Amino acid sequence: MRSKNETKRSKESSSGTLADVSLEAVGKLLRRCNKTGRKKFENSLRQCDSIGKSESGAKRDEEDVDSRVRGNSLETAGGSKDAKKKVSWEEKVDRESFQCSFTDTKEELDDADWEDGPVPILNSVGDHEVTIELNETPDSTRRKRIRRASAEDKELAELVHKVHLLCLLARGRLIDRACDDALIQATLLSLLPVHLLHISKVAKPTVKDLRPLVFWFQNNFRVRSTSVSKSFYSALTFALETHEGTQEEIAALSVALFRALNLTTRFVSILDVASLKPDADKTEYSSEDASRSSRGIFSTSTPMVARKQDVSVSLGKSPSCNERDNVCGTSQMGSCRSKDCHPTSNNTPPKGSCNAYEVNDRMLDTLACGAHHDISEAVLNKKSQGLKRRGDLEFEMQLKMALSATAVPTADREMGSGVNYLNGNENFSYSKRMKRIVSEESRNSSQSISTAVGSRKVGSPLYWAEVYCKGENLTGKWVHIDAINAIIDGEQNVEALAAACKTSLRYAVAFAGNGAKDVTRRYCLKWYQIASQRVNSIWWDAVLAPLRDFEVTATSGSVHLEKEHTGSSSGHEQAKSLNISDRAVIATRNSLEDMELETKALTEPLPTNQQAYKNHQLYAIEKWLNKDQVLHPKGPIVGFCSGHPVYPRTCVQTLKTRERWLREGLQVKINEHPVKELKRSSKVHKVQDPESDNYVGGNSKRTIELYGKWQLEPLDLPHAVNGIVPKNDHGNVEVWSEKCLPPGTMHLRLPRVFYVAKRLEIDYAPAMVGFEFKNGQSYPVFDGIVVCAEFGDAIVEAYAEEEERREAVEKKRNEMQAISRWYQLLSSVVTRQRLENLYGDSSSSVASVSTKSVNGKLDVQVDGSPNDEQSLACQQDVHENRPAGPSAAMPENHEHVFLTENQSFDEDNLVVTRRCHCGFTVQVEEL
DNA sequence: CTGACTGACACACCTTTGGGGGGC
DNA sequence: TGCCCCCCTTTGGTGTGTCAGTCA
Repeated sequence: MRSKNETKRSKESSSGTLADVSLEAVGKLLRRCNKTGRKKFENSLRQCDSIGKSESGAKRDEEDVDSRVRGNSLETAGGSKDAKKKVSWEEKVDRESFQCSFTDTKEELDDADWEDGPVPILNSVGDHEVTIELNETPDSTRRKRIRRASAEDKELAELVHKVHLLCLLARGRLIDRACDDALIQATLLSLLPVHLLHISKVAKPTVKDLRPLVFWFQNNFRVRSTSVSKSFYSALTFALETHEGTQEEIAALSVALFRALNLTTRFVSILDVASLKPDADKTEYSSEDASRSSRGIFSTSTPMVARKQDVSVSLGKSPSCNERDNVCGTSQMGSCRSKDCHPTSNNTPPKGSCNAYEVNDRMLDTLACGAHHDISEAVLNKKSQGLKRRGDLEFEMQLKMALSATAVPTADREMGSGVNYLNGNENFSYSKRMKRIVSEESRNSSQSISTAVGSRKVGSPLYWAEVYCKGENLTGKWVHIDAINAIIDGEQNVEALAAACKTSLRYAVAFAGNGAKDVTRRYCLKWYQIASQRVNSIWWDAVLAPLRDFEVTATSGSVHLEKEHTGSSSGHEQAKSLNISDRAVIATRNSLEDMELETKALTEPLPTNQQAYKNHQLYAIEKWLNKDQVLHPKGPIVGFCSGHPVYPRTCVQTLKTRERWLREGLQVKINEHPVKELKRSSKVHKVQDPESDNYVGGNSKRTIELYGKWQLEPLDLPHAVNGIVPKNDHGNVEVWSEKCLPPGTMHLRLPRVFYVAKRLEIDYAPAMVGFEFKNGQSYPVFDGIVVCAEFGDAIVEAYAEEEERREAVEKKRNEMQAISRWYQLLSSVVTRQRLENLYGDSSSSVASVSTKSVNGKLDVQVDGSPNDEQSLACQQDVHENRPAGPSAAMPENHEHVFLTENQSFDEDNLVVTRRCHCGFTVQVEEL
């Protein structure tokens, strides 16, 4: 259950890497999330308990509940029969309804109506275990309430989404930095055949130039299911050494190779973050193992930390249990280069190959490759016969779909174009591979491939490269290169492929030079589908803004590199030597890409379903407009959807009432009629017309009149004349903004300024700046005054004087108050001393000591600090505690003197004891 | 299977110009 | 006596977004 997974995660995340720190941070969030759920769960259980108690009297405490919630071993039998009953009851409940998924349990418990049906549980007799039948009845399904996500859930989901995004951004930068590593790049270059090195000298590389390189790469590097090291850099070097790595590592190697060849390259990653909507992920995986559902957000996406054990263990159970760790799915199917499949491959087997990963790889390769299709079929058949779980069936379909999505478009394009991309000495036959894939595809199709999308995110394209090909188009172009699957310039297929693998292409981010840029628009054809799944664009832009600068700088540096081909000079020197024309090129390149992405955004195809138009950024259907929206002008019609004309969103105008426009400093033109009239609510009727019996439909309006922007003109308020501020019916001025001020007046937002205006006998009006809604009523909120502009300076000047005077008075008052309080304090000190002398001492004789009330003068020094002694002379009745002997000798009007050397300080009680030589002591608490 | 439609639910927004009593 | 400040009490209707279910 949850706690076990958490423990496991915390154990794994002990290395302190960025990923681990991120994981931990997100873990906290999740714990907070689960805590909320747990509270409800506990409440539900308590309700449960109360039922149990009422019927059996079994005693349970909260710890019991906690122990159950934590999924620890169930409470063992107590000594009594009741206790035993309780255990069986719990076991049964655990089995029946609290199975596996904590969140599911919470849902069920929340939804259960505990009051309606008392569960006949604990009324059995004897030692027999009690069985609870929780059969679904038609009533229960009818009464089943759907728990909707609350605002808190949504906020939490958004928080998780943002944290996850930041983590993945950081991860992307980490990979990008590793791709710049000189050693890795040099190693890659050393592996590259000589004939492929020429590409670094091509001034304007094109897609055609890159093809041999990409296929050489794909032929020499294969995808493995899991990473072997926690450090990405070491994992990358290991992948380089073994020619095997995760999808992420292989993609990174391809980027490093392109960069080594002086190609301007970005590492692109789909940030497959946790959903912005609460419970969306849970729903998505509802059919999967419950253990997986509680694994946290990182399980749905790019693994931040390799989970070796998860893989090996999960594979034992099901070949599909680890979605992203077994990421080789499609990729390996697409590339399909296990040694069995490719005897001609020059892959070197990984060191220490006899391990879990090797087994995983082999299993998945076996599953994926046509050569072993029978085996996979047998495995799948066995599974479907044995378990018949929906998730397994879906996974089976998923594999097929992913395969088709990867293979077919590439095959079509490559075969259709008839380009022979291979050099003569390449012994790998791409067409053969494609044939095999296609043949497998046909076999699969015979098994009634359902288009139902599965629940597994296996094999989705998550990482690729973007190479800037100056030879493409006239101006150059960023070209998508998926070296893992040898897909070049296939940007239009990425979305479909990802969708087939249940990965939503919400964020595609390109990394370069330690920076990043959102390039989702390039790969997303249906923006309207993902727009609502993305985080607030203002926040996202703010996050990316500094990273974009880095990215621009990095890709601009490469411009110079391409131009000059000065391989010997360092990047830094090159950057320094950038001249103005280069910068122009850079600006053009960046702006061109921005334009390209913007154009894509503006040329989105029309959605085919009506609901998509509801919040579509570009198009609108009249039917789906809000009540305060109209089409103006009503045209042009850009298309039709289900018979409804589609208009550009720019035609949609928002209407407002006169009063609302007034707040924006606009007023409705004379003779303009309302565009739309809405019915007022009944409550407004009452407010406006409390004596409804007398209502004759006169001035009071039963409709809300709405006006459009085109019916407005700038506000024309009455001018201030002869120093008189024009006021409204309520005797004030509504100051919603500066535009609402009558001409010739000014707003003075100063506290108590009205007093000054009144004193100077200047006309003013309270400035009403808004309303406060309390007790079902709204009250105006005032802030400062509105006066004629000519009196502004005079008032401000007088106000300053007034404030000075007021502050002086205030200061004097404070001082007086301080003196008064000191007096009170010292009085109480003296009183306390007197009482202590009277009653405080332990010996009874003290009480009998004769005390003498004198009207003495007390000089008390109070230590603020040793150097700053404050003395106060207080006339005070003092009860002195005189020791029997010397006191008698003291004169009647003795004046106590407390010398510093005679005082002592009690550190525990912070009490200073001062002593007069006469024996009189006074205790003062240190403040 | 998809999309249109409907009902239910959660939540945000809108509403829009006090009055009495006590202290100073 | 007049002014100022605090406290009283704590809406509810409507629109919108979202989701699930049903039906064509």
